[in-house]
Amino acid sequence: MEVERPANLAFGDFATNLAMKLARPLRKSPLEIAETLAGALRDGEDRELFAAVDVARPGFLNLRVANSAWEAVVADVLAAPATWGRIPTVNPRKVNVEFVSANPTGPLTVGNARGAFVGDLLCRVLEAGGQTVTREYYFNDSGAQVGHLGASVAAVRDGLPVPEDGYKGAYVEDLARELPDDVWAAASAGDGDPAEAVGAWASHRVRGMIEASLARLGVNFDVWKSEASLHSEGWVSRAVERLRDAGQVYEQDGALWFRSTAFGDDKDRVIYKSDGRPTYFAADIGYVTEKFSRGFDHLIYIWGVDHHGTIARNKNAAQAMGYDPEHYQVLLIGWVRFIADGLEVSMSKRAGTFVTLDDLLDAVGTDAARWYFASRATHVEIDFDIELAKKQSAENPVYYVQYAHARIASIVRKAAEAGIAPAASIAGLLAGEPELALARVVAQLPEVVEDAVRAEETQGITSYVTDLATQFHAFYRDAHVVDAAEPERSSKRLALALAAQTTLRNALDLLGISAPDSM
RNA sequence: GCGCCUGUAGCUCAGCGGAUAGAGCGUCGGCCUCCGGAGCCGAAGGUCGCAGGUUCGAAUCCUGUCGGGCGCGCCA
Repeated sequence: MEVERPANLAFGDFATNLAMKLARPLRKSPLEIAETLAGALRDGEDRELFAAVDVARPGFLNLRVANSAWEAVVADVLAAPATWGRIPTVNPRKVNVEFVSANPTGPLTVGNARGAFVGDLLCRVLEAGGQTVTREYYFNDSGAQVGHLGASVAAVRDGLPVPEDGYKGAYVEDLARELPDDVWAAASAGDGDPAEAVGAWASHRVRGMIEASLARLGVNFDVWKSEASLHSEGWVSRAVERLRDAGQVYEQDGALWFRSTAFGDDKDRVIYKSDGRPTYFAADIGYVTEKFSRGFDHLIYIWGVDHHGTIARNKNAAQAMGYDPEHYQVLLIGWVRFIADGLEVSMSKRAGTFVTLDDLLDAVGTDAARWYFASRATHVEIDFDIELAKKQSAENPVYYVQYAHARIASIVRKAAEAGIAPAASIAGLLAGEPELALARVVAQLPEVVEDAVRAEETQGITSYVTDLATQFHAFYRDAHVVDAAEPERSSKRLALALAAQTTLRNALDLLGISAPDSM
């Protein structure tokens, strides 16, 4: 059975289908059951919470909340604005969320942007639900890709063409120019390939650029984990031993395999190749043991859909190593097709054809970009028309919401000038229709947050906050707040406006979006 | 071929078992002597890809089918 908010307010504030669900087991008509339930509520100890309890065909039980109950909620908001919207912790777990994790071989692209926003949004929502969250970035600064980057930078420095398998973006030229002479001299002097030393310098440099871009988004990672450390600190070999102890590895053709098929995978997976070198998967399983050793109850990975084929082997390995596979969770983010001039823009760092995350922020702004990704389901693919986004950024719904917030701030200023202070209680105010409509929406925030936490999605928050802004604008139109002739009513309306402002601010904060006092 | 995701208004997307299917943008028409017009009011626009099924009730669940995307390496 469910309690829900009916699409049509005429049916009430809440509705339940309980009677219809009970009809079959009780072998009674839904209407009959609903009447019984309605009677119990009308005479129950909480009866003063309801203004009306009605029964509707084919068996809905509709509840209308008493104005005094809404007024009490508004008073609660004003009494503790900072915590309004936080919900009781249902699942007090310690969660590790790994996202972005782009290797430091070039600046973050708009392709990485969605992962950055979605990951941060998820963390914020989990935190609102009382969970302890660690934001983690996994990178490899010692592999073949970094070697290619070093070779590319070294080639440019030497005035030679970039190698076939190198990186061709303009940033490579910047790196070659910025490469310090002493680093370059030391790299060239050795017997070996200068690419490695140059690559180490370059990837460190690139990582700094990445951190700066992420900071600009308001995304700050708690832990930066290098793939090399998983090997050097023995996590990979320990993981392999756990699998070996469980009897789930074997050697074949000179390689070491994980028996993933024993857990339903299509095929077994190689951990160590026949040349003795580890696969990417080897590092993955080492990382799982490393993460759980830090005391996390739950691991979340945010990956692009193109990695979905690797979920099974990792989950299976976690299970084989003795962890609960339910605590190894992958959230897939849908493909983003970036369109410019009607054509898809390729996002190749190698070819140097990509749009950077910084370009995106320059074009549309952080708040608009956050809103854009927050308002879409994470797993669906989306088309992002860059030209359209630029054109529409000025009309982005986020500004509509921020405008409502700024407008309230302006009213608050006006009220202060007129010597009106907000009332602690708004008793009686909701007899007015515009006031009641606003209060009803304000009171909804905790439910919206709870839904977001449960769904691990944020679209509900963006649509709620849009609705709240609309309700405020209607209130603004119909109920003049600052009125020297009606000081008592003014201070109550001001209190309600403040509650709406707090609600807007807290909801926007949940999305990492600013709530300006003027625009 | 197999697996996963997806198809809702002109465009971009919400809704994912309930009572007349929503928003933004776009289009058309109104509203500034009055707390910020980045606003408000109204109109046009949809057989929710298609066909079956389950249910008191389906855009929502199941099956099939058509279209789109992604993945099926001892790559990362």
